[in-house]
Amino acid sequence: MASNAKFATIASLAGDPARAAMLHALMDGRALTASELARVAGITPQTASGHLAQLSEGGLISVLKQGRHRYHRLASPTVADMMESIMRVAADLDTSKAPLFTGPKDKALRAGRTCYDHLAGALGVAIADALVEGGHAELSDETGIITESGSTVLSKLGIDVKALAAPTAKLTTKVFCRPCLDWSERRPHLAGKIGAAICAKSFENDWILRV
Amino acid sequence: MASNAKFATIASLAGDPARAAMLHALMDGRALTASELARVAGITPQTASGHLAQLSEGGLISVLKQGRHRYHRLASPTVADMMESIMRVAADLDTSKAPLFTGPKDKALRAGRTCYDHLAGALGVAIADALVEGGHAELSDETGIITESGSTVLSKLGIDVKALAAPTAKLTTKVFCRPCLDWSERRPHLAGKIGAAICAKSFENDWILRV
DNA sequence: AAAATGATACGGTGCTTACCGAAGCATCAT
DNA sequence: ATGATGCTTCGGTAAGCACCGTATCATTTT
Repeated sequence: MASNAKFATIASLAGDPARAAMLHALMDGRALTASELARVAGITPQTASGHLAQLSEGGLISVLKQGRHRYHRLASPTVADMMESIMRVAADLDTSKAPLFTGPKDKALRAGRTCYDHLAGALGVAIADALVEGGHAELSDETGIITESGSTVLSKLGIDVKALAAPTAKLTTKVFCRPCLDWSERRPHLAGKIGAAICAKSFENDWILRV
Repeated sequence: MASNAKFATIASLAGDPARAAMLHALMDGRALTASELARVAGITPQTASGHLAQLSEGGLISVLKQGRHRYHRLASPTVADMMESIMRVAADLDTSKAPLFTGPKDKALRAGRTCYDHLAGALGVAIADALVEGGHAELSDETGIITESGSTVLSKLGIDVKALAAPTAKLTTKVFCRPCLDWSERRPHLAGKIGAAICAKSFENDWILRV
């Protein structure tokens, strides 16, 4: 079984503390330079360079060289999804064991953050809740849809819900969205194309700002 | 950030080839003994014992001692989900690079297998396709629902769709299901509670058999 | 009781790999 | 050009860890 080797390689790449820190930093979907990543990982640039080469070789990140900088980003949403699911397992464990200390930094992360391409944390959950409350969306543990009224509301924000769903579904009254179980709030929020669109619009209109 | 350390630990546990093979073997949801797992990993029992202790300590598997045997199984669906998402990344990569040799064993795995608690592979995809074809389900890349007619069809098989959805949704006409992008077929199939229920019924009625 | 089986604990070996210092290449500024 | 900045390559060190052989513990069988 050749795929097993690939599996181990991927997991192993994510398993090193330094590389994990880098990937973690890239989770918000931005592209960072090698030195920035070295700093967040707490290692020297030359060590970071080696790690980044491995991650790139392993296909977890993609590199864009621009001038004397090299911008690194997660290779695909699939990778971000993988990271999320590992984080979920990790969160499962330390809540069941230790009551998990929350520093001020963690608190800020809990309040609001981006999860690769969509909004997460308390903010993301609140938006999801509001949509459900107003009958604009229906969510379950496993999946969800945007209702007709939700489609109208979102179109006022400049998000063409039906266009986002077009390539796959021939449905006109319902549009699917993907809920993403938040690792800190442990409640679902909006991910997938819809979630990404909402996030993109929010940045576009300066409703939210990166810190 | 303490959660980062946990993350690295988890990923690292899955990153060793021997442990990866064991986890892989446990993906179908069964509980295996230490020696069986040693065999599939191609290592001696004493080495396997060490690995299993680590996996258990790390919370990825749970152990049930029964007589002189020790049965090991994945700790939770969350862990299975994580495994799947890593496999998805791994599959993404080697299809884009090498055309991936498929031995006879791989072929059998592609035809049909269980993915922790639901049916996957070509079989799982075919079932999903059939349900969509008959208007019993609607799937997109991100999510899906069981229609009213699908609910009727499944109830004839002894699956109470609405009961499965009850705890979370107050919807009576629609029941959500979770699609799971298959790593070999690269097409969605039915996972979540519905998928698990179909799988369970299939075993119960001897429509399918483990090999 | 004694032998056999499944699983774990211990000690030692060897490979792998993260890490940093120093040096080498690019690119940009002056 | 010259210096500065960002990043990578090379060499050597040190630590971690998978692996197995042997021994021990627990449970079942004869």
